Amino acid sequence: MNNFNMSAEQIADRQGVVDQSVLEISLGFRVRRAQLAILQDFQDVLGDQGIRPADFSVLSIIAGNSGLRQSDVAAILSIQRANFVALVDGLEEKGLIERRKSATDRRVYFLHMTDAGMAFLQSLMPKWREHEDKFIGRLGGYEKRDQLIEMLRCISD
Amino acid sequence: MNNFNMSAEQIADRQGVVDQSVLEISLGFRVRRAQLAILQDFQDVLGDQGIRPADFSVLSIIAGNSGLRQSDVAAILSIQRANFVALVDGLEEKGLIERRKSATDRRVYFLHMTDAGMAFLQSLMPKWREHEDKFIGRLGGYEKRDQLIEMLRCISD
DNA sequence: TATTGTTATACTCTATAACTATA
DNA sequence: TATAGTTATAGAGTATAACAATA
Repeated sequence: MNNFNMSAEQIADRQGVVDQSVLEISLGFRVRRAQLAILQDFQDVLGDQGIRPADFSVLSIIAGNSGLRQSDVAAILSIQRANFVALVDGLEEKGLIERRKSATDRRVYFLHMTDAGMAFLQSLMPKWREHEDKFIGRLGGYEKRDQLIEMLRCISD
Repeated sequence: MNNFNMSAEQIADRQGVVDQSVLEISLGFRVRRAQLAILQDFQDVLGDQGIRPADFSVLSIIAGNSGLRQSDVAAILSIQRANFVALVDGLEEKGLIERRKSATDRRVYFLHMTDAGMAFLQSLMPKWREHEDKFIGRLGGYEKRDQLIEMLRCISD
Protein backbone atom coordinates (compact mmCIF):
# COMPACT_ATOMS: atom_id res chain seq x y z
CA MET A 1 0.00 0.00 0.00
CA ASN A 2 1.22 3.46 -0.86
CA ASN A 3 -0.07 6.92 -0.20
CA PHE A 4 -1.93 7.05 -3.49
CA ASN A 5 -4.09 4.13 -2.46
CA MET A 6 -4.75 5.43 1.03
CA SER A 7 -7.99 7.13 1.90
CA ALA A 8 -7.95 10.41 3.75
CA GLU A 9 -8.89 8.50 6.88
CA GLN A 10 -6.03 6.10 6.55
CA ILE A 11 -3.52 8.87 5.93
CA ALA A 12 -4.93 10.86 8.80
CA ASP A 13 -4.88 7.87 11.15
CA ARG A 14 -1.30 7.05 10.30
CA GLN A 15 -0.26 10.63 10.84
CA GLY A 16 -2.51 11.08 13.86
CA VAL A 17 -4.24 13.98 12.19
CA VAL A 18 -7.94 13.12 12.46
CA ASP A 19 -9.27 15.48 15.06
CA GLN A 20 -11.91 13.79 17.15
CA SER A 21 -11.17 15.86 20.24
CA VAL A 22 -14.74 16.85 21.01
CA LEU A 23 -16.16 13.38 20.54
CA GLU A 24 -13.34 11.59 22.30
CA ILE A 25 -14.21 13.25 25.59
CA SER A 26 -17.95 13.03 25.00
CA LEU A 27 -19.72 10.76 27.47
CA GLY A 28 -22.63 10.40 25.08
CA PHE A 29 -20.38 9.28 22.26
CA ARG A 30 -18.21 6.92 24.28
CA VAL A 31 -21.15 5.34 26.11
CA ARG A 32 -22.88 4.79 22.80
CA ARG A 33 -19.81 3.14 21.33
CA ALA A 34 -19.45 0.87 24.33
CA GLN A 35 -23.12 -0.03 24.17
CA LEU A 36 -22.84 -0.95 20.50
CA ALA A 37 -19.76 -3.11 21.16
CA ILE A 38 -21.53 -5.01 23.94
CA LEU A 39 -24.71 -5.38 21.90
CA GLN A 40 -22.73 -6.73 18.97
CA ASP A 41 -21.02 -9.29 21.18
CA PHE A 42 -24.30 -10.31 22.80
CA GLN A 43 -25.70 -11.04 19.36
CA ASP A 44 -22.55 -12.92 18.36
CA VAL A 45 -22.51 -15.07 21.49
CA LEU A 46 -26.23 -15.50 22.24
CA GLY A 47 -28.00 -14.61 19.02
CA ASP A 48 -28.23 -18.20 17.84
CA GLN A 49 -30.25 -18.96 20.98
CA GLY A 50 -33.00 -16.76 19.60
CA ILE A 51 -32.67 -14.37 22.50
CA ARG A 52 -32.19 -10.62 22.57
CA PRO A 53 -30.90 -8.47 25.44
CA ALA A 54 -34.44 -7.41 26.34
CA ASP A 55 -35.57 -11.04 26.44
CA PHE A 56 -32.70 -11.93 28.71
CA SER A 57 -33.45 -9.06 31.06
CA VAL A 58 -37.12 -10.04 31.30
CA LEU A 59 -36.28 -13.67 32.03
CA SER A 60 -33.76 -12.60 34.67
CA ILE A 61 -36.27 -10.40 36.45
CA ILE A 62 -39.07 -12.98 36.40
CA ALA A 63 -36.74 -15.79 37.43
CA GLY A 64 -35.68 -13.82 40.49
CA ASN A 65 -39.15 -12.49 41.25
CA SER A 66 -41.92 -14.88 40.41
CA GLY A 67 -45.38 -13.39 40.08
CA LEU A 68 -44.68 -9.72 39.44
CA ARG A 69 -47.33 -7.91 37.46
CA GLN A 70 -46.68 -7.49 33.74
CA SER A 71 -46.69 -3.71 34.03
CA ASP A 72 -44.28 -3.83 36.97
CA VAL A 73 -41.73 -5.86 35.04
CA ALA A 74 -42.04 -3.38 32.21
CA ALA A 75 -41.51 -0.49 34.63
CA ILE A 76 -38.48 -2.13 36.26
CA LEU A 77 -36.89 -2.46 32.82
CA SER A 78 -38.02 0.98 31.60
CA ILE A 79 -39.96 -0.62 28.77
CA GLN A 80 -43.26 0.97 27.85
CA ARG A 81 -46.29 -1.17 28.59
CA ALA A 82 -47.35 -1.00 24.93
CA ASN A 83 -44.01 -2.28 23.68
CA PHE A 84 -43.83 -4.91 26.39
CA VAL A 85 -46.83 -6.84 25.11
CA ALA A 86 -45.14 -8.30 22.04
CA LEU A 87 -42.05 -9.13 24.10
CA VAL A 88 -44.11 -11.10 26.63
CA ASP A 89 -46.07 -12.68 23.79
CA GLY A 90 -42.85 -13.96 22.27
CA LEU A 91 -41.53 -15.45 25.49
CA GLU A 92 -44.90 -17.02 26.25
CA GLU A 93 -45.20 -18.52 22.75
CA LYS A 94 -41.79 -20.09 23.27
CA GLY A 95 -43.11 -21.62 26.47
CA LEU A 96 -40.53 -19.82 28.62
CA ILE A 97 -42.92 -17.79 30.76
CA GLU A 98 -46.65 -17.75 31.39
CA ARG A 99 -49.28 -15.13 32.18
CA ARG A 100 -51.56 -15.90 35.12
CA LYS A 101 -54.73 -13.91 35.73
CA SER A 102 -54.99 -12.18 39.06
CA ALA A 103 -57.89 -13.50 41.12
CA THR A 104 -58.52 -10.15 42.79
CA ASP A 105 -57.94 -7.70 39.91
CA ARG A 106 -59.03 -9.10 36.62
CA ARG A 107 -57.14 -6.47 34.65
CA VAL A 108 -53.83 -7.84 35.85
CA TYR A 109 -51.48 -10.55 34.64
CA PHE A 110 -48.80 -12.01 36.87
CA LEU A 111 -45.74 -13.33 35.09
CA HIS A 112 -44.15 -16.65 36.02
CA MET A 113 -41.32 -18.72 34.65
CA THR A 114 -42.15 -22.15 33.30
CA ASP A 115 -39.88 -25.08 34.12
CA ALA A 116 -38.72 -24.97 30.52
CA GLY A 117 -38.05 -21.26 30.86
CA MET A 118 -36.00 -21.75 33.99
CA ALA A 119 -34.01 -24.53 32.35
CA PHE A 120 -33.48 -22.38 29.26
CA LEU A 121 -32.24 -19.43 31.31
CA GLN A 122 -29.89 -21.73 33.20
CA SER A 123 -28.56 -23.08 29.92
CA LEU A 124 -27.91 -19.51 28.77
CA MET A 125 -25.84 -18.50 31.76
CA PRO A 126 -22.46 -19.96 30.72
CA LYS A 127 -22.62 -18.14 27.39
CA TRP A 128 -23.86 -15.00 29.07
CA ARG A 129 -21.01 -15.09 31.61
CA GLU A 130 -18.53 -15.65 28.82
CA HIS A 131 -20.00 -12.57 27.15
CA GLU A 132 -19.76 -10.41 30.27
CA ASP A 133 -16.34 -11.82 31.19
CA LYS A 134 -14.99 -10.72 27.84
CA PHE A 135 -15.54 -7.10 28.81
CA ILE A 136 -14.54 -7.57 32.44
CA GLY A 137 -11.29 -8.91 31.05
CA ARG A 138 -10.81 -5.87 28.85
CA LEU A 139 -11.42 -3.64 31.85
CA GLY A 140 -8.86 -5.48 33.94
CA GLY A 141 -10.96 -7.47 36.38
CA TYR A 142 -14.00 -7.50 38.59
CA GLU A 143 -12.94 -4.56 40.69
CA LYS A 144 -12.76 -2.38 37.60
CA ARG A 145 -16.13 -3.71 36.51
CA ASP A 146 -17.62 -2.69 39.85
CA GLN A 147 -16.11 0.79 39.52
CA LEU A 148 -17.58 1.14 36.06
CA ILE A 149 -21.02 -0.10 37.15
CA GLU A 150 -20.99 2.42 39.97
CA MET A 151 -20.18 5.28 37.60
CA LEU A 152 -22.80 4.17 35.12
CA ARG A 153 -25.33 4.10 37.92
CA CYS A 154 -24.48 7.74 38.71
CA ILE A 155 -25.28 8.59 35.10
CA SER A 156 -28.62 6.84 34.83
CA ASP A 157 -29.95 7.72 38.28
CA MET B 1 -51.16 4.98 50.03
CA ASN B 2 -51.50 1.63 51.73
CA ASN B 3 -50.35 -1.87 50.93
CA PHE B 4 -53.57 -2.70 49.16
CA ASN B 5 -52.98 0.02 46.60
CA MET B 6 -49.32 -0.82 46.08
CA SER B 7 -48.18 -2.77 43.07
CA ALA B 8 -45.90 -5.73 43.53
CA GLU B 9 -43.05 -3.55 42.37
CA GLN B 10 -43.75 -0.87 44.90
CA ILE B 11 -44.05 -3.37 47.73
CA ALA B 12 -40.91 -5.10 46.61
CA ASP B 13 -39.00 -1.81 46.30
CA ARG B 14 -40.02 -0.68 49.75
CA GLN B 15 -39.04 -4.01 51.23
CA GLY B 16 -35.94 -4.31 49.05
CA VAL B 17 -37.15 -7.62 47.71
CA VAL B 18 -36.98 -7.19 43.94
CA ASP B 19 -34.06 -9.34 42.91
CA GLN B 20 -32.18 -7.70 40.06
CA SER B 21 -28.86 -9.22 41.08
CA VAL B 22 -27.91 -10.56 37.67
CA LEU B 23 -28.82 -7.38 35.82
CA GLU B 24 -27.39 -5.01 38.39
CA ILE B 25 -23.89 -6.32 37.75
CA SER B 26 -24.42 -6.65 34.02
CA LEU B 27 -22.24 -4.33 31.98
CA GLY B 28 -24.59 -4.69 29.04
CA PHE B 29 -27.59 -3.66 31.10
CA ARG B 30 -25.96 -0.77 32.95
CA VAL B 31 -24.29 0.63 29.84
CA ARG B 32 -27.60 0.49 28.02
CA ARG B 33 -29.35 2.33 30.82
CA ALA B 34 -26.69 5.02 30.90
CA GLN B 35 -26.88 5.39 27.14
CA LEU B 36 -30.64 5.84 27.28
CA ALA B 37 -30.35 8.46 30.03
CA ILE B 38 -27.80 10.45 28.04
CA LEU B 39 -29.80 10.13 24.82
CA GLN B 40 -32.92 11.34 26.59
CA ASP B 41 -31.11 14.37 27.95
CA PHE B 42 -29.56 15.15 24.57
CA GLN B 43 -33.03 15.23 23.07
CA ASP B 44 -34.35 17.36 25.92
CA VAL B 45 -31.52 19.89 25.68
CA LEU B 46 -30.74 19.92 21.94
CA GLY B 47 -33.79 18.36 20.30
CA ASP B 48 -35.41 21.72 19.58
CA GLN B 49 -32.34 22.61 17.48
CA GLY B 50 -33.36 19.89 15.06
CA ILE B 51 -30.17 17.97 15.74
CA ARG B 52 -29.64 14.35 16.74
CA PRO B 53 -26.54 12.82 18.30
CA ALA B 54 -25.42 11.41 14.95
CA ASP B 55 -25.77 14.85 13.33
CA PHE B 56 -23.69 16.40 16.07
CA SER B 57 -20.97 13.79 15.71
CA VAL B 58 -20.79 14.29 11.94
CA LEU B 59 -20.55 18.06 12.27
CA SER B 60 -17.85 17.69 14.92
CA ILE B 61 -15.76 15.41 12.74
CA ILE B 62 -16.08 17.56 9.62
CA ALA B 63 -15.47 20.77 11.52
CA GLY B 64 -12.21 19.38 12.83
CA ASN B 65 -11.21 17.70 9.58
CA SER B 66 -12.29 19.56 6.50
CA GLY B 67 -12.35 17.58 3.29
CA LEU B 68 -12.53 13.98 4.47
CA ARG B 69 -14.22 11.59 2.09
CA GLN B 70 -17.85 10.81 2.82
CA SER B 71 -17.11 7.13 3.32
CA ASP B 72 -14.23 7.94 5.68
CA VAL B 73 -16.44 10.05 7.93
CA ALA B 74 -18.93 7.19 7.98
CA ALA B 75 -16.18 4.74 8.91
CA ILE B 76 -14.83 6.99 11.68
CA LEU B 77 -18.30 7.08 13.21
CA SER B 78 -19.06 3.39 12.57
CA ILE B 79 -22.03 4.34 10.44
CA GLN B 80 -22.71 2.20 7.38
CA ARG B 81 -22.20 4.00 4.08
CA ALA B 82 -25.78 3.21 3.08
CA ASN B 83 -27.23 4.77 6.23
CA PHE B 84 -24.88 7.72 6.02
CA VAL B 85 -26.35 9.04 2.77
CA ALA B 86 -29.61 10.32 4.26
CA LEU B 87 -27.71 11.81 7.19
CA VAL B 88 -25.42 13.77 4.88
CA ASP B 89 -28.42 14.70 2.71
CA GLY B 90 -30.13 16.21 5.74
CA LEU B 91 -27.14 18.25 6.84
CA GLU B 92 -26.55 19.42 3.28
CA GLU B 93 -30.20 20.41 2.77
CA LYS B 94 -29.96 22.48 5.93
CA GLY B 95 -26.94 24.20 4.41
CA LEU B 96 -24.63 23.08 7.21
CA ILE B 97 -22.21 21.03 5.12
CA GLU B 98 -21.51 20.56 1.44
CA ARG B 99 -20.35 17.75 -0.82
CA ARG B 100 -17.51 18.57 -3.18
CA LYS B 101 -16.59 16.27 -6.07
CA SER B 102 -13.06 14.97 -6.09
CA ALA B 103 -11.17 16.16 -9.16
CA THR B 104 -9.09 12.98 -9.36
CA ASP B 105 -11.66 10.31 -8.48
CA ARG B 106 -15.12 11.15 -9.70
CA ARG B 107 -16.74 8.55 -7.46
CA VAL B 108 -15.72 10.45 -4.36
CA TYR B 109 -17.29 13.28 -2.39
CA PHE B 110 -15.31 15.34 0.08
CA LEU B 111 -17.29 16.83 2.94
CA HIS B 112 -16.82 20.42 4.05
CA MET B 113 -18.50 22.67 6.60
CA THR B 114 -20.26 25.74 5.30
CA ASP B 115 -19.89 29.03 7.15
CA ALA B 116 -23.47 28.60 8.31
CA GLY B 117 -22.66 25.09 9.49
CA MET B 118 -19.66 26.27 11.46
CA ALA B 119 -21.70 29.04 13.04
CA PHE B 120 -24.49 26.61 13.83
CA LEU B 121 -22.11 24.16 15.48
CA GLN B 122 -20.59 26.98 17.51
CA SER B 123 -24.05 28.03 18.62
CA LEU B 124 -24.73 24.48 19.76
CA MET B 125 -21.69 24.16 21.95
CA PRO B 126 -23.02 25.90 25.10
CA LYS B 127 -26.08 23.65 25.17
CA TRP B 128 -23.96 20.63 24.40
CA ARG B 129 -21.53 21.45 27.20
CA GLU B 130 -24.43 21.96 29.57
CA HIS B 131 -25.65 18.51 28.53
CA GLU B 132 -22.27 16.85 29.08
CA ASP B 133 -21.62 18.80 32.28
CA LYS B 134 -24.85 17.44 33.75
CA PHE B 135 -23.39 13.94 33.71
CA ILE B 136 -19.89 15.03 34.66
CA GLY B 137 -21.52 16.60 37.70
CA ARG B 138 -23.32 13.39 38.57
CA LEU B 139 -20.04 11.50 38.27
CA GLY B 140 -18.28 13.93 40.59
CA GLY B 141 -16.06 15.94 38.26
CA TYR B 142 -13.80 15.85 35.24
CA GLU B 143 -11.36 13.39 36.71
CA LYS B 144 -14.14 10.86 37.18
CA ARG B 145 -15.29 11.59 33.64
CA ASP B 146 -11.83 10.83 32.34
CA GLN B 147 -11.73 7.57 34.29
CA LEU B 148 -15.09 6.57 32.86
CA ILE B 149 -14.08 7.47 29.30
CA GLU B 150 -10.95 5.38 29.68
CA MET B 151 -12.94 2.37 30.86
CA LEU B 152 -15.47 2.78 28.10
CA ARG B 153 -12.65 2.87 25.59
CA CYS B 154 -11.40 -0.46 26.92
CA ILE B 155 -14.83 -1.90 26.24
CA SER B 156 -15.25 -0.67 22.69
CA ASP B 157 -11.69 -1.22 21.50
C1' DT C 1 -62.33 8.59 36.74
C1' DA C 2 -58.18 5.89 36.70
C1' DT C 3 -55.55 1.74 35.53
C1' DT C 4 -54.04 -2.75 32.90
C1' DG C 5 -53.27 -4.76 29.00
C1' DT C 6 -53.75 -4.11 24.24
C1' DT C 7 -53.71 -2.43 19.26
C1' DA C 8 -52.22 0.62 15.87
C1' DT C 9 -49.00 3.65 14.24
C1' DA C 10 -44.89 6.31 13.41
C1' DC C 11 -40.25 7.41 13.76
C1' DT C 12 -35.37 6.27 14.53
C1' DC C 13 -31.46 3.34 14.15
C1' DT C 14 -29.24 -0.46 12.11
C1' DA C 15 -28.15 -4.20 8.57
C1' DT C 16 -27.96 -6.20 3.86
C1' DA C 17 -28.35 -6.66 -1.03
C1' DA C 18 -28.05 -4.65 -5.30
C1' DC C 19 -27.63 -0.84 -8.47
C1' DT C 20 -24.64 3.19 -11.04
C1' DA C 21 -20.68 5.27 -12.21
C1' DT C 22 -16.45 5.23 -11.93
C1' DA C 23 -11.56 3.26 -11.18
C1' DT D 1 -12.72 -6.77 -10.83
C1' DA D 2 -13.14 -3.48 -7.05
C1' DT D 3 -14.79 0.81 -4.88
C1' DA D 4 -17.88 5.20 -3.63
C1' DG D 5 -22.08 6.59 -3.30
C1' DT D 6 -26.79 5.35 -3.66
C1' DT D 7 -31.46 3.06 -3.37
C1' DA D 8 -34.57 -0.07 -1.42
C1' DT D 9 -35.93 -2.78 2.21
C1' DA D 10 -36.35 -5.15 6.48
C1' DG D 11 -35.72 -5.59 11.31
C1' DA D 12 -35.20 -3.89 15.80
C1' DG D 13 -36.18 -0.27 19.49
C1' DT D 14 -38.85 3.43 21.10
C1' DA D 15 -42.86 6.79 21.65
C1' DT D 16 -47.78 8.20 21.68
C1' DA D 17 -52.77 7.87 21.26
C1' DA D 18 -56.71 5.38 21.91
C1' DC D 19 -59.53 1.38 23.02
C1' DA D 20 -61.90 -2.48 26.09
C1' DA D 21 -62.25 -4.43 30.39
C1' DT D 22 -62.03 -3.59 34.97
C1' DA D 23 -61.26 -1.06 39.26
